[in-house]
Parts: sequence; C-alpha cells; structure tokens
Amino acid sequence: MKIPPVKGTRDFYPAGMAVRNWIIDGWKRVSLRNGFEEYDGPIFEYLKMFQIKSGDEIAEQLFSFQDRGGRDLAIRPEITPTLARMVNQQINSLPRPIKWFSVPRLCRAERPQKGRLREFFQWNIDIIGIDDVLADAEVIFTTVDYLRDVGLTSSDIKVKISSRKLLAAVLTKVGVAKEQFDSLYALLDKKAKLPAETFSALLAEQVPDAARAEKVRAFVELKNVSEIKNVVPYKMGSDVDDAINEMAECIRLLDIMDVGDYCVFDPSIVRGLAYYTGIVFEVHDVVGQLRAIGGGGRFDNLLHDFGGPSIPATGMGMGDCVLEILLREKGLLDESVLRKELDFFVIDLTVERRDSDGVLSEDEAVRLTARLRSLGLSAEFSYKSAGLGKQLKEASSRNAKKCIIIGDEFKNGELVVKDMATGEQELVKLDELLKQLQA
RNA sequence: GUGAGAGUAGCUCAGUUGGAUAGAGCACCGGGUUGUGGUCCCGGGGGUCGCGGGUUCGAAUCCCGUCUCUCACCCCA
Repeated sequence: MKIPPVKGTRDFYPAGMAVRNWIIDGWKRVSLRNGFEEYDGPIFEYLKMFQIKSGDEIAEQLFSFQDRGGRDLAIRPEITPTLARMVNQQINSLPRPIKWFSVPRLCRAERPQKGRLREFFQWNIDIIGIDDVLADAEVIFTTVDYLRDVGLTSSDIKVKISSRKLLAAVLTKVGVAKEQFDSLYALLDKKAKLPAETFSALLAEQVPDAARAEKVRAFVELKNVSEIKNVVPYKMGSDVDDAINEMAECIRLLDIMDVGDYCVFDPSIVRGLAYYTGIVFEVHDVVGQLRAIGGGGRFDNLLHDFGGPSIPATGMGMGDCVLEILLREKGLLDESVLRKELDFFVIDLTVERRDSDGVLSEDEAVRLTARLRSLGLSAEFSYKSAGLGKQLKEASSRNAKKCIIIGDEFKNGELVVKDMATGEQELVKLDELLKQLQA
C-alpha cells in the first residue's frame, strides 16, 4: 500500500535539502553578524499559550492534540509565545538588550496554496528591552542585510514601513472612533489587493462621513512622511507629531545604515493582528505577485500579555516558502550555488592486475580515501571496478575537483593527480602528496 | 469553510472523430571505450492512464461517482 505525503508537507530529497540548508545557513550567518544569539524551544506547547494573543479563528488553524495525561497541546504555529515564555521565565537575569534569533519549524493547519504550506521554517529575530526606534531600524536592517546578502536588490524587493502609532493618531485626529480601528485596519491591510473603486466603496461603508473617508484614503496613499501635514494638519507635540517624528527617525536611521533604497514609507501597511504597537513593516517583491516575504514590528505589550513585566520588544518573521519562490524566480538559486563538491575522487586501476603483480593491492583506493577523509578532505572511490574512462566519468558526475589515479606508477610509490577542471595531471609521490595536503 | 482548474513513467508532457502491445524528452541503469572525463551514439528497466462504476464489439479518450493535488477567496500569528 502506497501512502502519500501529508497535504502541505515537503519531502526534502538531497537537492531540496541543499536549498533548505543554504537558506537557513544564510539566516543564521546574518543573525550572528548582527549580534543576535540563537535560541529554540519545544515544537509543542500548551494549546492555551497560542490562544492568548490570537483569536479563536487562528486557534482553529492549529494542529492540536491531547497527550495521555489529558493535557491540551498544540504544535507551534509561531515561536513568539515560546520566546515570551522563555524571556519571562528568566527576565531578571537576562542581560539587556535581549537580541535573540531562531529558525523554528512551524505547523499551521491552513489550506495550502502558493507560498503557504502546512509545515515550514521561519526565521525570527527579536530585540527585547529597547524602547528606542533604533531597535526597530536594526531589525529592519538585519532583514535587509540577509536579503541583500543572497543577491536580492532594491529593484527586486521593498520593505514597506508604517506605524500603528501613527495610524492610530491620524485616525483619531481625523475623527474615526476607536471602536472602528480594528475593522478599518483589516480593510487598509487589504488595500493593495483591491481595485481602487472597491476600496473606496468599502471605506465609505466604514467611514460614512465623506470628508473623513477622503482624508483616510489620502493618508494611506502618501509616499512620504513629510506630506502628512498636507492631509492632516497637526500641532507640535501632538500624538501625530510624536508618531511622525518616530517614523521619520526610523527612516533616517535606515538611510545611515545604507539600506534606505530598500525601504519605503507605506501607511497602508498595518499587519494582521492587533498586538503591534509601533513601527510595522512588510517585505514584498516589487512586482507584487507574491504574498509577503516577511514582516514584523513593535509589540510592546507582548511580554506583559504572557504574564511578565511590561518590557518593550520589536521583531521580525520570515518564512522559507515565499522566499524560495522569489529566489528561484530571480535565478539566485542556480545549481552552482548549491552543487556539492568533492575534493578528491580516487581511482584504482591495479585491481584486476593484482594477480599478475603481487606488489599492488586492491585496497589502495580505500586506504587512500580514508586517509584523505581523516585529513578533513572530501573523498570518494568507485564501488565498481570499471576502466579509467568510466571512472573519470563517474568522478565528473560527482563534481570532483581532482582525481587521484592509482596505476602502474604506484609500483614506484607514485600517483597521478589529475585536475578535473584543467585536465592537467602530474606524477606525485604518495608521501609528498599527503605531506602537502597536511600543510 | 467557499469557488475554479488539473490528475498518463521518478520529472515535464504528447496521445487525432473511442481502435491493435500507451509514447517522447529529461533522469536512472548498462554498453560503445580494460590508462583519460564532461559533449556523442546504441540499448535497457520503469505505467492498474488517480480510484470505482457505467455506456460500447472496443475506453487514457464518453457519462456518473469518488479521492487527491494545484490555484484563488476567507485567514495569514
């Protein structure tokens, strides 16, 4: 009986595993050079932990189960609650700022579609304990640092940055009631996907006052922080003023960090859930055909919501699915990046003539390969005792840099070392070769 | 949860108004070639045409059911 793979999961054959490792190694490398330390938690937690900051609808998209002791558990759909739990547990002994990263494997019982699977990897970085917008900028910089590192340019992707604080201040100033915010956020979040007329119609439903609706529409279409005053006049020291200054400072810092060309102010970015409190951002492909590559923002109430003290936090999450699609589209995942390399392929031609020449041993290829490996080099031999041509062919298909041929010359302790790229070959004494490789 | 599309070899796909033993390219294995590879030539293995039923002398092809996958919506932590 053939059993198919479970919906929304992936089998990582060696080629796919190479891609996955390449992506994850990049995430880790960039996290470390940006000063983040790695952490991880269990892949399942108490179900209720995932219900704290998310509504029931999201709880329905969990893989949950009961253990034999009757505990309600769930496979983690995100790692932020685990982070909050871990930080809260040791909050008084952790040096600040807490700059941590993780690459958890996550599961969500959603219906899979392009760029969204039921099991995936997600890079998370968080800075906890810093109120300053500099921390938000550093999170965004680290995100761009990675994307730029793997070859994506500012004409491939943009980080769209906004601020929940600014949005709330502007909406208040415009005269929208606080109770309306959440449903309005949901609409604004959808703006990019909707035709302009549909958006206007839906906006009119939520904000019946035409003048107010027009101000909201004008605000979310702004491309520049300095233009806000044209839509919503404000006073020095007001909430709007504070939020604008913070937003402008974030953008100024990103310019100083030399990633300004990747970043744009986009007030229509709000992010799904209500727990963001300040700067929010999403990374999108410029063409806009894919779902968000990553996103994040400030969530100053999170630790408190998980039973800890009120400590500010800001962070980012990026999944591997959309990223891989984009990298493939841009030709940044070509074989040369991922092809496995072999330092040496050892060919023994003495095998079949051993009987007529007792000096030679059929074990030489195995012996030499093992010595090369113990020197830290990757080395292979053929399981088949085929002719030289066949074995060189095998070496080529294994992408060997060099071949070592054990032939007649081995009677004098000499080996042929062939460079597979240039085709050049030389006779080398075995001891000299090993001495050379050891150095 | 709602809607649309697609299922033929490991992969990408052809398969005419229903017709004989279901094909190609790539991949894999072997040979050409027992001391010189990558390109080339020849050969081989691999299929319950998603599954079940129906129509028919005859079904990959037509009909019904069913399963699975993909895409979009909802949602997106």
